[in-house]
Amino acid sequence: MTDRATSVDVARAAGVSQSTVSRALSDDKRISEETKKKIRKAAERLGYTPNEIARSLQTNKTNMIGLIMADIQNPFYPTVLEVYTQKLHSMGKRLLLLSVPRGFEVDDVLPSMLQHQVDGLVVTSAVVSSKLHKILKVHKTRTVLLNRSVDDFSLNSVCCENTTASIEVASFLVREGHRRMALIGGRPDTSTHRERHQGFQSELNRHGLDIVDEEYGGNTYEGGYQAALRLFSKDIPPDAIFCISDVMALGALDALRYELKLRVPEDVSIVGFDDIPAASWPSYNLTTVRQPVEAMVGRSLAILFDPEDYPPVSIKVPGELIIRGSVKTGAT
Amino acid sequence: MTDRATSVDVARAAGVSQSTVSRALSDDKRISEETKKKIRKAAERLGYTPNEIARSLQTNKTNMIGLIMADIQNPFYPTVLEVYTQKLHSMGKRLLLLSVPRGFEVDDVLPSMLQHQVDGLVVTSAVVSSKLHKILKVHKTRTVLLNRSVDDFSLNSVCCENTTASIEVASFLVREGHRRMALIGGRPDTSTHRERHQGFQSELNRHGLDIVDEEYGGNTYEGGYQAALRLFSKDIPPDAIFCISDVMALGALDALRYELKLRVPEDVSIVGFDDIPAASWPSYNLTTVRQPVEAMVGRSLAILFDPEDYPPVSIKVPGELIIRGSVKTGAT
DNA sequence: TTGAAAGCGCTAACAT
DNA sequence: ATGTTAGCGCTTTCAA
Repeated sequence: MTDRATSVDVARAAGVSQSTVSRALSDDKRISEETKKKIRKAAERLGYTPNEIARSLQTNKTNMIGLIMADIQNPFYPTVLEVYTQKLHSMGKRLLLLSVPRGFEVDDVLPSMLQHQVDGLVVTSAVVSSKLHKILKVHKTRTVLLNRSVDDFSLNSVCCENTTASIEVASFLVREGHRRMALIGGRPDTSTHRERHQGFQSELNRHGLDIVDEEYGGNTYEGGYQAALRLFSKDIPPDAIFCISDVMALGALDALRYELKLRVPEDVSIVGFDDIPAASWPSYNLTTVRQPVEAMVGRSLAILFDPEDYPPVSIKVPGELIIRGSVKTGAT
Repeated sequence: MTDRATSVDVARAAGVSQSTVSRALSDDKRISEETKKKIRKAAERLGYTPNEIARSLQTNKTNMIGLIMADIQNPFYPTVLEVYTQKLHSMGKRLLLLSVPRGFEVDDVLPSMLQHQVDGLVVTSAVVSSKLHKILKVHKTRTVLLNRSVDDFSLNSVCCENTTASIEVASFLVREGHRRMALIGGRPDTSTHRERHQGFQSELNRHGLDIVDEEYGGNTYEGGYQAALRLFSKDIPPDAIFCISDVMALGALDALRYELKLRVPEDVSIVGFDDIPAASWPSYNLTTVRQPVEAMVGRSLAILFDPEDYPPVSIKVPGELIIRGSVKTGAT
């Protein structure tokens, strides 16, 4: 096997010019069917495939979009990833994936992505630092945050309607007779956390209640487990826990059942957020808020590729409260 | 914001030639410190970043490796993905990710990856068709299969020592007094399935036993759930089930406990394969074989990047039986 | 120690 | 309907 064939090789083999090859293979209307056929045959015979890199250099488009994912171990993200790769593939585009190692920030890995000249960039579940902000401003790469937003609307973002959904959770818990609500947050410095916290709290307030206790679990199973333990090491335990993400809810649930020997939902109610696959497994049967992944991913790609020159937009897609068995009902 | 700065802009700004800029920024020893400093300053001021695409075209190296993943929803893969992105990032390389949509085969998405001129290719958990084989032969892109192998050694592969590990599982079950062993497979047409099946069976045979029943679960939770149900719809149920992957084991476990009201391990023992995070959660507490992801990924990258001109190799990395609570012990 | 110039494999404007 | 030519932004001889 010698070197990869180029369009020049095909041209030679077909007895035409190189530009004719280029046109024929992109199905230019001006090339006769006859020549096209000849060229296609030659290309096939030589195993020729266009070199995307050369094409990119010329067209200034790589057909790659970058995805920076900070929290790949959260079971919520495989679905996100799959939806992205598939939607992109059907658009003839590819996904350049970067995950942010523990202990690093997005800013640390971003430059390498930008050098590859991605046509667009999606940043998900990351803390948006001011440095990140700056880098993104200098490079003109179109960017959208998924599952994060920034207060000043300086960056495109697509999120679930966190506030509304959390209000619904609070309202549901109150309606079902809960009074001592605790919250297990992820990271206090993320917009998702702030919005879910705020929505939850405001609705409790409306009912003359408040969040009685609060812990952080870093959006991991283990973190949720430990946070639940801490919640119950205090004087008066909560009668319901709102976990800002499903993984933490699973950890909390297991801590309560297996370590503290409490029953869910008889002794404590738990609500999650995301609706990851495990939430519906009978071992957990978790009441939670479903994030509309398809829609969110779709909107984010629309922002990146739509011709209109969007000013930064902040899109909120409604979530859906999925009632399963982890909340005690009927009490009053 | 005008267009992105190029090395020509930097050259002009620093009052040197473009080639000097190129050399200075790659820290060529022949350029004086003085000039380097001047150039670096200019580059910084203009927000210049080298264009990887142009560089790739010239050097014939993209610093991207492609990963084709057929089964991204299997909880085993997020870890694989994370290990890849991080190892690659520390090598100054990037990951181009493609997932294979349901109903498609690897061959359908492969060409798009090859056009992007990836420096190497990892294909994981895929059925290796003869068409795939052919494509890979024509393009000289170095390829390695992860978690799959081919019988004729025509493709590099890195796998867990499936046979040995499955022998150990069988031996363990027999030792603990089980006699009626069933198996829940993934897909019969994969090497992983064949190896695990074969190892398990051969060891049972050595003890005068055999696999009493067999079902397939397609490596999904739901598939494992249904497969377990099928296993128990027959006359004489098994007293132990070896599930070829953890997700299926979780599904099987839930089916047994919640649908059939059986106790695990008192009534039935279950063993999985992979050691996904959920396997260690107290709700499942699954005895399983741990796949050494770090090592496997490391070996696969070594094959892609090592200077030696490997002939196709088939590397087997040992797994480790992790004994938890899903197997009844002590009986004889 | 630096500069000039060629060329990687394409696309696209400009001939014809 | 097809060919010629000029780049895209780099790296890398070859000269000086």
